[in-house]
Amino acid sequence: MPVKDWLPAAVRAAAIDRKLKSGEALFRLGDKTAGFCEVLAGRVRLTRVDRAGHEVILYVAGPGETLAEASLFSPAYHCDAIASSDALVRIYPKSAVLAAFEKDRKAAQAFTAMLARQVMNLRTRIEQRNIRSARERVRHFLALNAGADGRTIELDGTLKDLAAELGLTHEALYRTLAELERSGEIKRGRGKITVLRKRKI
Amino acid sequence: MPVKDWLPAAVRAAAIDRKLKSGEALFRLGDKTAGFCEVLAGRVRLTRVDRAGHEVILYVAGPGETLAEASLFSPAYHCDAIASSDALVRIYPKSAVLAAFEKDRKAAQAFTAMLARQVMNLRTRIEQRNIRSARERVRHFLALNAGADGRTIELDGTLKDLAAELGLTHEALYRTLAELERSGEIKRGRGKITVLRKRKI
DNA sequence: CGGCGTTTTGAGAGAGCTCAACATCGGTGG
DNA sequence: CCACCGATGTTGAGCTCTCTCAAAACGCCG
Repeated sequence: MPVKDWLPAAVRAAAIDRKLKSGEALFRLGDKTAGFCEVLAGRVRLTRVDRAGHEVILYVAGPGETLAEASLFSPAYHCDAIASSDALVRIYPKSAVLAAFEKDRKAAQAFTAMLARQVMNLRTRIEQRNIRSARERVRHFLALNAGADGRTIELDGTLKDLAAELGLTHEALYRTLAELERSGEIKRGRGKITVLRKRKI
Repeated sequence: MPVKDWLPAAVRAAAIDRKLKSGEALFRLGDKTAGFCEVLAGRVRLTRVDRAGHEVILYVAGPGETLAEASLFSPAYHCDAIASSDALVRIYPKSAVLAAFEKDRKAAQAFTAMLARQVMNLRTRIEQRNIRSARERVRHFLALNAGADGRTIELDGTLKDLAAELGLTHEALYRTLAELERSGEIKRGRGKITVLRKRKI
């Protein structure tokens, strides 16, 4: 769900871009909240540091993903945000966002609806992670991401990216796809997968 | 995050309780949306059915959890909701909820803030599932759920429940906790765990 | 006491991870 | 045009780890 689709143009116009070197902090726990962010390039990790000084990872945001939406409703950040690689982020100032929501009820509702959809998607992804078997996990993904015809799945990124999204090593994913293709269950094309026939459990 | 904390009393007063037999549908894909639900007892699963007629599970909601928040912004449900056991659900009528949000800006904001926090929590849980090792996953949980002293973790349910939340079999969790205790890293008490010393990864 | 669910521990097997080598593709520069 | 390079894609072999199945101890409650 691209930011474009749910954030008013007025707010987007007020955005500030910021470049981060790998290891540089976007914000730290306790900092006054500036707004929420969209990662344009690179990776930014949200972390907390435990008593022993170890970093505990909460979330890793990649290109196109947003972070710190909850900061809109909090005076201070609740974790650290550190660039895991050189990164480019776009900051949507809290004041501009809240002002827009105050003025335009539709905009506020679009934001809420986006969050509700995101909750739904995240729950589904967790459900997917409950599936142990690589084959079943891939089938789950294929069933949920089939296009209009119910048989064709368009792949956006690389298979490596998909492996990460599925929580598998890329080797395991390659092997599983190869198996499914050998057994005649799927057919692979450039950037897409076609489901030919369904399994017998 | 109990419903009580973010839903106005006026809306809660308009709620309708409904009993479901195991296997009974709360709603079906395409049904006109009635509102969002809270599961009071039992389990309700959200599913879709793929081309081959197989049920694909999106989410399983247990007691205290809510579902179909996104239905507030959609004219029809996008999946099926089926009771996996005898269940009791509370339905918050869409009209009452939206009316309350329309009238009371604070209520709408509380709802949005709750969703933003939930997104945060779900992302963290997914991050946890990315950890393969049972030991590291348990450590991650302990680090994130430590109380004010940073060393004591209160356990709400049984260890079996915790195992399910962590995505481990209960045997694996028992063994891991036993190992951690043997090695002196943690100490277990009735319904709580105390972290004694940390380990270097 | 007897029954039920949780907690524990054991042994074994399977599945995915790790490490490693190699193929393939796309872009770059000589 | 071709050699080179890096990232993606692919396959192989071994191993660790968790899951599965099994059995028993423990705790709670009627």
